[in-house]
Amino acid sequence: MTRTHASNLPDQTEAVLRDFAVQSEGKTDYANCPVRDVLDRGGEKWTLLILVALAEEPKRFSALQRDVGDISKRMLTQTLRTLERDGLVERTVYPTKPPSVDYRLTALGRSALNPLASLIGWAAESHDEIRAARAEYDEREVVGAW
Amino acid sequence: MTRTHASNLPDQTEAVLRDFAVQSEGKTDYANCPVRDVLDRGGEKWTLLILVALAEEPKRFSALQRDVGDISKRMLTQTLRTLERDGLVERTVYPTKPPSVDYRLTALGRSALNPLASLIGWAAESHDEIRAARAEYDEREVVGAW
DNA sequence: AGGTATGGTCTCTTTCAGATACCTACTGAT
DNA sequence: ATCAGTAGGTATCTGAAAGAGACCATACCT
Repeated sequence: MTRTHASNLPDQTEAVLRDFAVQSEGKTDYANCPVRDVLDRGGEKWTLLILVALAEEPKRFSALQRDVGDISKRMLTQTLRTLERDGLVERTVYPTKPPSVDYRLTALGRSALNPLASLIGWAAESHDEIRAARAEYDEREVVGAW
Repeated sequence: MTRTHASNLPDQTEAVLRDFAVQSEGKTDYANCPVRDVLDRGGEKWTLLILVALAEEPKRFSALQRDVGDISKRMLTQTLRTLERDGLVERTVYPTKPPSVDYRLTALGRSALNPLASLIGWAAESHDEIRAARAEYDEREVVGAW
C-alpha cells in the first residue's frame, strides 16, 4: 500500500487509513467491517448529540430531550435504546412514583468522547471555510443555469 | 461549566465538549451550530467511505464506485456533489472522448482525515466490546420477553 | 375536578435512501 | 455493421425510516 498523496498527514492517521483500506480491499463482506458496523446506524445524527449531552453528567429522559433540543420522544427513545444495546449508555430505573429513569455513559461510551471531540473540533474550525465553499458553489451553479 | 463526570478525559477533549455545550445552551437556533450544520447530512454514511477512498489518491468515478463497494451510482453522485459543494473534494473533467472525471481531496478535505481516522480507530478498537454488549442485550431482551 | 409531571408507545404522514432502467458518446471485438 | 462494453451520470419508482402529534397510567398539587 502506497503512502497517500496527502503526505502532510500524521503517521498515525496514515496508519489507521491504511489498515482500513487493506481491510476493505475487494471485499463484499461488509458485515464484518467494524467501522460500518459501528457507524452505519441511522441514529448517527442524534447519537453524537446525546453522547455529548451525557458527557457532562447523567441525565433523565426529559432533561435529555430539553438539552438536545429538537429531538422527538420517539427518536430519543430509539437512539437511547441503540446506545444502550451497544453498551455506550446505561439505563437505570428508580422505583419512585412516577418512576424516574436516568441515562449515563459507560466506560465504553466515555471512550467514544475523544474521537467525537476531535470531529466536533474539526467541524467548528472548518465551519467558516465550508460555508464559504458552499456560497461559492451555489453562486457558480446559479450563474451556470442561466 | 463544571468538569464532566468522566474526569479521565484529556483536557483537550473536555475543552471541546465544553465549548460545544456552551454554544448549544438553550438555543433553538440550530442553523448556526457548526457541528450540526457540517455533520447533519444524510450522506454521512457514504461520506466517510468516500473520503477514505480518496485519501490514497485521486480517483475516477467508476474507480470510486468499485472501491466503496456497494454504493449505487445515484448515491455516489449525490454524495460527491455534496462534498464538492462543501469544498472537501474537487471535481475535474478532462475533455477526452468520452469525458473522464476525477475527484481529489482539497486541503480542507485532507484536514478532515485526522478526525475521521480517530473515529475509525475507535470503532476498530471497540468493535469487539460493542458486539459483546449487543449479544448480551439481545439475550436479556429475548429472555425478558418470555 | 383540573392541571402538572414522569417515561414512554402508537399511529400517521412525509421524507429519503436504494435499486433499476435509461441516456449520449465513444472504442474495440466479431 | 453491429453488438457489447465503458464512462459518467439522470429519471423514476418503491420500501424504509424520520418526524409530528395524540395517547396512557399513575400520582401529586391546588
